[in-house]
Amino acid sequence: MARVSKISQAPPFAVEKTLTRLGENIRKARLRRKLTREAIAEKIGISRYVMADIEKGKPTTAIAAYIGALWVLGLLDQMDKVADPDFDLEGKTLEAARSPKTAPKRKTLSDDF
Amino acid sequence: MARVSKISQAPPFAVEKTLTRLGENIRKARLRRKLTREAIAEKIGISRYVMADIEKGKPTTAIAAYIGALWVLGLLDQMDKVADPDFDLEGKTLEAARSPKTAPKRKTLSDDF
DNA sequence: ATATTTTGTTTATTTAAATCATCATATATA
DNA sequence: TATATATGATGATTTAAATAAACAAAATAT
Repeated sequence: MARVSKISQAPPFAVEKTLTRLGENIRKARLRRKLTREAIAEKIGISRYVMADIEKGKPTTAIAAYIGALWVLGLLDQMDKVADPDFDLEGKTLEAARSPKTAPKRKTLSDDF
Repeated sequence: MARVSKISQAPPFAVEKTLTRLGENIRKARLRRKLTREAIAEKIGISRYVMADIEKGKPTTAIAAYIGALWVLGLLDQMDKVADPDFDLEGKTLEAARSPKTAPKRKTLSDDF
């Protein structure tokens, strides 16, 4: 990517862990299916070298390559829940606090009628 | 990436959908938290332009940028289940067929004792 | 309404991601 | 066993991803 970003160059532990595990998971899924890297790479139009990078969890590799590998392996559906707004409790709470669904309680009873 | 790969240049619909939704989800989570792109970008060491790319679901953007954004938003844990070997039914089935846990049934009863 | 902040768009520059070739080293398969 | 296939590692080349500056347009705040 040119001028490699901090997050790629020195990812925090949690990010690095997520990437390496994702790579390991993809590798395991591939081996279980008895597929070669080249076979998967060819299907999504990348080289076997990038496929190797993916299995290492390389931070700078294009996200489409990762997603494509998952797609070929039939493991894409599990991506749908990532950052799903419906399950973002924190976000929902903050939103609700700003735009309450029910009218805020009045200090005193309305006396204009 | 140089020589942009096919999967990035012309992703299949399922891949494109996954990316755009991921971007939308990240955007929604950011807005709910009342954070600016610049605020998130600065925390993970990318520019606001890349943060904009992420919210568009740009295929060629480094995966670490996406994962980093999820990390800042506190939405990283949902990545852990992606391609989790324990939930890869297809893979488990194939593996089991090759290396059966229980000994395969003998054609005839063992008569050597 | 006015000021401020955030986001969108464009252009130019930098530099590393992706490819390819090659050889070494496993890891199957006959 | 030998043979074929798959993976690992290195270096050179290509080219587009990421940045930055500048200005416009929206959105938000005062």
